[in-house]
Amino acid sequence: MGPVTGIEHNDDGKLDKSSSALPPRKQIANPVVYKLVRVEGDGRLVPATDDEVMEVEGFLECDNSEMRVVADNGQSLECISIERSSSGKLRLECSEGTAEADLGKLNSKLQILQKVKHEEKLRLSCGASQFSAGKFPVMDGKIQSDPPYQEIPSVASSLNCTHSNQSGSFDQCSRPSEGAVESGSSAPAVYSKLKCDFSMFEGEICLDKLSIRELHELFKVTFGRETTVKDKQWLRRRIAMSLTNSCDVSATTFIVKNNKIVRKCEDSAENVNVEASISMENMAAEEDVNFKDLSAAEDSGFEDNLVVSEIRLGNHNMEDKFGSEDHQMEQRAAKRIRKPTKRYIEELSENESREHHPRLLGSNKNIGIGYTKPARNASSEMRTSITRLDTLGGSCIQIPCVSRVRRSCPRSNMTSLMTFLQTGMGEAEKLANRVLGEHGLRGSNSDNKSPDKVLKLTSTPGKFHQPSAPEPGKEQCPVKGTIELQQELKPKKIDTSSRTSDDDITIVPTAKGGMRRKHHRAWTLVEVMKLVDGVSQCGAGRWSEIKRLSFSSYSYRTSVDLKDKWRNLLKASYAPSDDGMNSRKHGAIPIPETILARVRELAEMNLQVPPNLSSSKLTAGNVLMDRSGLL
DNA sequence: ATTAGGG
DNA sequence: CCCTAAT
Repeated sequence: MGPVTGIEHNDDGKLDKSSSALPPRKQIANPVVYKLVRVEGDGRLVPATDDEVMEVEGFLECDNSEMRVVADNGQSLECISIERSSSGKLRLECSEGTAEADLGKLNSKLQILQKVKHEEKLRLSCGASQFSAGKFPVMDGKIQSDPPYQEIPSVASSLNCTHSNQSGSFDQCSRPSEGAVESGSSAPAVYSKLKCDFSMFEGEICLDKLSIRELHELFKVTFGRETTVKDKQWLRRRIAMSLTNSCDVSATTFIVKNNKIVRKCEDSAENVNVEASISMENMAAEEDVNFKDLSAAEDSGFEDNLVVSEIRLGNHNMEDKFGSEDHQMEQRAAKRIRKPTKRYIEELSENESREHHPRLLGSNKNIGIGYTKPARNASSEMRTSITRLDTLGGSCIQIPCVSRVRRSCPRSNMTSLMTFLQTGMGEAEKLANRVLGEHGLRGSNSDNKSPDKVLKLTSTPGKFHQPSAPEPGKEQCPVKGTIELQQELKPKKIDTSSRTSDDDITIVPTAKGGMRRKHHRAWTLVEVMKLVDGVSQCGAGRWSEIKRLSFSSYSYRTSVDLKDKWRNLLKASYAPSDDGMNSRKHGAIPIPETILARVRELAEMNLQVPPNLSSSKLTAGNVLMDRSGLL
């Protein structure tokens, strides 16, 4: 059946879909990676933000019966054409409920698709505007040209698949086990194929006419593995089952979490969220589910076909540092790690709260998907992230955790965040905001509150100069000069010790029942010295300035932090310097007397010349004196 | 947005 | 450190 096999039209290599035809063994399973993208004003594709994903999700949920998601133009085309040829009528029926598309519709769709196909790059085709809710401005294949609706979440849940050009890299797709197979279904592509090839009636799939070989192929596409079984009956059953299951899924709604689409079993007794990751990496099982979902979506007869072709990496203005390969990797990674946005969290919470506890929280906050700098988000944000299974509220959930090399502030809280997200959405939101805000602060981009899906990832150049240490989080290593390092080492191991605790972020309950994150980052001697210096130069109270001057490199020290630290220093300096030992508090950084002395002096000085901040000269003079005296 | 203070 | 009030 030549039908479905390989869709090569996308010659550009990036080929989206490919799932195609009988790929060699395991490969087949995962050659496809779905990616959510949105169409930019100029027609570019940029990674969809979580928000956008949410939008899509909304569609899925709301306009379930109206939308049809097609994995890929090629596919859909294939599918459609096939459909026509075979049955003349597209039948999408599932055991429960059927969605029948008439030829007319199909034809129009086909046209659109074809058009899209030609355009190749872009490609979002929202089929017809069937959005009953009207909430979504629909545009036909040409969305890009429709400015009016542009800003709207013209995100399509584009399911586009990337061919796994990197052979081997996709082994993960290999089939997990039989069990998974049972419930899982095949990739959309496959599904389409199946659909095309076989007509289903009343939930029954007629595979009878197929030859054993065909069955084998079908099996392969369906389950992603080959089979040696010669028993046609068995094969048929097996395949049919899979297909049927797929149909069942359609009844459910989707939840997009992170980069995953999760099927929510609304009222199913099993409060288990089946999740499917859009990009399958190593989760074969997930993959299954995912496909299932997708296919289900298709089944449910989504009117709109959102077709998007792979985004070309080249289009993004990425940092030079990333090679194209890396880039791809990044992208892939990105998919898995995308963090939840505020809105995402909100909605999620809402939805979830209505149901059961099971919550899936994205571990990453979505930072950056900027329309302007699309690529970035993937690369800069994504780190290795994995999900771990946790039990929350009695349910099994997957908590994505980010195992970043650098355990510094920003993202570290996510885990905890999720943990308590469960408590209440109000809190959650708050926290989310906080997190985002913090991140923004540290990272210099604070778009947290931006409801719009435009999150800029623009990291301030100044802050992240060092690629290796993207974040000062580690402990100012990046900017720290050698001198500083020396100093640091000399004084005490502080730095080291502090680093140990660098990621110590704890969540403490607040009176209101809310949670807040407490991020503790021990002050290093160097920092203290800098602070003192800064104070001596700018005067106490001018923290923002000191921050600018002396701590520009330490993104995590805010002016408030400086202030607090100074306060503490003052306290310390006045307090009886313990038994000759400057060191106070065990773990705390022992502040050398010299520094305390300086602090004291500065303090006194400040007292004498209180808020005279006006006289910068004076201050300067004092400073000089002060310093000279001290030094 | 910064500061100052309280917790 | 975080939070909030006051600028």
